[in-house]
Amino acid sequence: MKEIAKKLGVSVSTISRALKDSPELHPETKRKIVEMAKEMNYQPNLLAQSLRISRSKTLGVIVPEITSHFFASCISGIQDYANKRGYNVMICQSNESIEQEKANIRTLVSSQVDGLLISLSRETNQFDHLYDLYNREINFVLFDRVQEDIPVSKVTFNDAGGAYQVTHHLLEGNNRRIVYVSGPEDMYISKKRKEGYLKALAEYGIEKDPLLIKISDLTLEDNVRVAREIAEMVPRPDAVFCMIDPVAVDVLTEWKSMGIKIPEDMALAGFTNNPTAAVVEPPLTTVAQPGYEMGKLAVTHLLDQLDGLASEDPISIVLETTLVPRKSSRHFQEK
Amino acid sequence: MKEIAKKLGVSVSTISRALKDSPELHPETKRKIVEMAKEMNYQPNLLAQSLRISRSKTLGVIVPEITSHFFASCISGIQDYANKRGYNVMICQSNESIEQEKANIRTLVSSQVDGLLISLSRETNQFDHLYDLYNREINFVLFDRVQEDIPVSKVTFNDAGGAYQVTHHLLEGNNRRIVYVSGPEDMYISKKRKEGYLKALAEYGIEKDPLLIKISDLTLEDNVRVAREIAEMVPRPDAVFCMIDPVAVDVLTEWKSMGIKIPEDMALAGFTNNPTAAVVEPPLTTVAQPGYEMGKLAVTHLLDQLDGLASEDPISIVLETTLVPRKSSRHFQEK
DNA sequence: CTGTAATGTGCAATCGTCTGCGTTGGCACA
DNA sequence: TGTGCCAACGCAGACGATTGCACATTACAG
Repeated sequence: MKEIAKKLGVSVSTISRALKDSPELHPETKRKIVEMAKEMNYQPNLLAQSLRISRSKTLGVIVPEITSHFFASCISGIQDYANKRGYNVMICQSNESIEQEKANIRTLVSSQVDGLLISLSRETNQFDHLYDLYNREINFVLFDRVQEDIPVSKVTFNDAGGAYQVTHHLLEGNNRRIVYVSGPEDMYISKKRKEGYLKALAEYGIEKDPLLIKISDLTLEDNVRVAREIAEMVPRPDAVFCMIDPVAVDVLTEWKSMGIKIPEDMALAGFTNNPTAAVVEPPLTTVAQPGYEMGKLAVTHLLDQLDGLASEDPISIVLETTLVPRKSSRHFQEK
Repeated sequence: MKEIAKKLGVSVSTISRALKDSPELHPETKRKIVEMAKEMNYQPNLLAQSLRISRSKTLGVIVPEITSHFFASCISGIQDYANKRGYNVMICQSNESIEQEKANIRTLVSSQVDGLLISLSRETNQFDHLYDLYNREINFVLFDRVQEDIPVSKVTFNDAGGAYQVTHHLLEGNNRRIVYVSGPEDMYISKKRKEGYLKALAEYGIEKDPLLIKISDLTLEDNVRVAREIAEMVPRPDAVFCMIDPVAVDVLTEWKSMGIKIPEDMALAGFTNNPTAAVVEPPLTTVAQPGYEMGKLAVTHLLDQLDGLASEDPISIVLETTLVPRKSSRHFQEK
């Protein structure tokens, strides 16, 4: 702007007004300035603008890991809808570490983001950093991996509902002894999906059997361990429902190498509908979670809050999931 | 800072110096200020800092799509190594559109990023926007999908080498009529991988046969079309090498539904080593490209340039790929 | 020919942080 | 008492864009 001003012999204020199309400027001056600006390829310094108005038009996003297809979809939705409303997005990954999560929050806040979208790390079982944000009146929305008690808006899936659907589906296939492979117990989705699993069992008059609930730390090794333990159970279970697809894929791979046939020997189901679920052999029954949609809703609500379009009161948006029945559960026991 | 200054009855400059640990301050004053800053949970405004020093300590990244596992890995590497050196990262996706790519560049430049890491969209066949960056002396590095003529640093895979490896592997399996399924012809990787494919054929004294080079626009429909065309060729080819895994997976799925056996009827290979490649049935032979590593190298070089640790002259870093032989190519023709 | 309004521009302050230079006060020494 | 020096801190300007207010110029009415 300074350079344009010097070249045209006017003040910087005039330049600013011309580019803002202020009505109190001489049309001729305005024309010259706009022309010159284009010629010199002037691009406003967003930093300076943000500093002045104390709004950066930037949102911060924290996800456990970008390489997960589900979170990548969320990010994609967030990006698209943030851009549509003139916002930029800074993305961080916590790598499933609470310390990294805290560090991410610090840098994003320092960067003056106008709001945050957070999906909690696997490790996060203590929430001071979130309450801290809340007390400092920094806008944020939790999605997918949320903490229920914090009075902020949340976007989740009906995880219990999805787990109910898939368990119900397995029960209809005449499976009775159904294993639930859970992730770490304090994860939100571990709990919710267990709820749905148990509810479906209850409806069929099946009592909860603690032996049929397995816990994996979600690493490949632990998934394999669980797969073997299940295979060696006597009597062998009829079906297995894994909390997330990657676990189911690891189980499937291990079973295949052990010579166990799916779905003939045991039925199998996952959750999330990762791209891999469709292409493994046999294709994996799972529950679809529209990640892009989740990102879209989360960011839209956050922006509505920022722009005063939504009420201040936190809301909870619950997305429905869809059962995707595939061959891995096409297994009708005759009893 | 202003609030701290008021509470302690000193000037803002003193606060600034205390927090910068300036030696010309009374230790006692310094102690008090640091204490108070911690108590009030002071966090510096990075916008203001950036404005002052005209460096935002932020990098911009543009990838065709975040949901691709390969690009997600790159981003992950970029993130990790940028953070290690005190930089933040703003990520954009071009959605394979040149217009979106240009728009992304504009906003990132306006946001005063210190440098850019760009992987070109599928559509990008004209490069004014890149030359423009170059002329404005904005630092950027191209990775994976690059344009060769621009005098900036690039990080690529030895795409020709990888294609050579996989084609050679197929030839060793005694396949002779090998189809190459390419993406759009002006894509960098389409060309490079074709080079490697042809080189391997040449070494075996096989002449280039235009009929054996198929072009897909990489959509599911077009991949299916290509799969069918190949299946109906007379005589049927021995093997197919697809430019990227997703194409190979689509071909595989289509062939399976047509009753074609892999690798018995035809061998198949892809490129990239996507997670899906390992779990399809049969597992897909492919070429591994370490995306995380690529991101790491690209960002490290960019930061070295920015910090004056690397010479100004553009360099080209070429990463080697690794053949991942799997069952889909385990096919030894007896002729 | 003067007063007044309308029109078009410039000045200066602001956002939060940083830093060169100047100021203040205290002390030692001549 | 005067001079010089040093430690400790404040002032002011800068980064770039914006905007209320003041100012200058002109036109026009009285």
